[in-house]
Amino acid sequence: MALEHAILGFLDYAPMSGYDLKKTFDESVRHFWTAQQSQIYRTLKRMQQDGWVRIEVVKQDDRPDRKVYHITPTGRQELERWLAAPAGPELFRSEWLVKVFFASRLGDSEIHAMFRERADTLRAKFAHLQDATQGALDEGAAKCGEPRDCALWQLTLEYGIAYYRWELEWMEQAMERLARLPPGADRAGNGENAENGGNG
Amino acid sequence: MALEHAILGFLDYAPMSGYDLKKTFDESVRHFWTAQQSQIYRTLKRMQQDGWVRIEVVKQDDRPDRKVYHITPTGRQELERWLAAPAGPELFRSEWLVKVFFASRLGDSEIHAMFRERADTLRAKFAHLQDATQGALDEGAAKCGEPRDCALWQLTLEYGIAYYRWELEWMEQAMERLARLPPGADRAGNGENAENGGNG
DNA sequence: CAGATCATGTAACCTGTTACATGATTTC
DNA sequence: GAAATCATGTAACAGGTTACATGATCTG
Repeated sequence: MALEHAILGFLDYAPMSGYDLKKTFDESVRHFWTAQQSQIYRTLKRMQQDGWVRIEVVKQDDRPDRKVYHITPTGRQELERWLAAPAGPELFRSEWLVKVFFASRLGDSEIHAMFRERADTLRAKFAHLQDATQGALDEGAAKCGEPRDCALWQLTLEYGIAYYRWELEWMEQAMERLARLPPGADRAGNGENAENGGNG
Repeated sequence: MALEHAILGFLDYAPMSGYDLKKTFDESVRHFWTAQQSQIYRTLKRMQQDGWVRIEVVKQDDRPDRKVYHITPTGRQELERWLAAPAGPELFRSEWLVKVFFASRLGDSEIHAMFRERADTLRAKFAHLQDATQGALDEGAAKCGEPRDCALWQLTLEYGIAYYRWELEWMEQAMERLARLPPGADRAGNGENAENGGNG
């Protein structure tokens, strides 16, 4: 499981609260690893029990106290062990592709709409990555100033950017091919395909 | 949730047992939607309670009885409703990218090994998709013979193939860039980076 | 005065994974 | 004789999502 190790990685740069961690996740690795706030708190609890982190309570007068988590030597050791171990399989799940797979009973116009909607979503995510995430990484880089870190952060960001660029290109190609999609045979309860010539 | 709808989609082509469904998933949509055997049985149970499928028990002398699941009119209606609705967000999680993000404390040689290992994994998955999945889809196409279905199945397969092709290209580019990775500053407990020039 | 931000979490639920249980037949 | 295939599942656990709970300050 990578969540606890990603947390170790971030805490190794700087001690943080659970709240800070959530923001950090969303600003840096969101496009390949997400974490819910509740998940982060639950995991920090376990990590503290395992001795990977220790808590420093920082009192504040006006706001609720902060619990600042620090990585421990044991935690740092675990981070290094994990880094050197082979990575687990990646997870990809696309409801959109499942719909494309079973889309034959839809009419051509509906299928086209499906693709256009998907392209819009991709463009929005692409823009967010280029603007928000790039901005946040630049800020982080300016603060920490370690060129080796920056280069690797930038590499994972560019993976995302290149991915969306590729997928948008693929969408265009696919939509051209859709124009030559064979018409469907009649199915009970679906008059949608009549416009495409029917089966006859 | 797409699992129950993917099941509806498959049962709409032909009635099947839970065991058959698992094989069908693995041979066709595995690269964008996986399902465990136990998950399929659990979901079929719920779908039967909801009236989306009905069970036909087929007795066999030599082997255990088969439970063949048929889609019901209610199920077919639900399938159509789902198909026309907008798709939920896709899910992507890559432990490998998390490791790249935090890899700066590793030495250059270890980082290179990480990339080479990843490329090997990608090549293996790519080969499986081209051979096994393409073979299974061709068989399915030969059996059902609906060109509209085939064209869409093929499209989702080619998405996978194009994806791996893109990712392997990206890996090559990234490895070239890695050759110019800035050296790391010394960190406590890690002598690994000394070979790269240290922080003078 | 409403909504965002800061800051903590818990509870319930759903999904996904792994292991276990059974037992016959077919293949190496 | 061992392992794979056919065929059904259950149980326990891990991981991820959503909703709820609290309460201050800051911004529009």
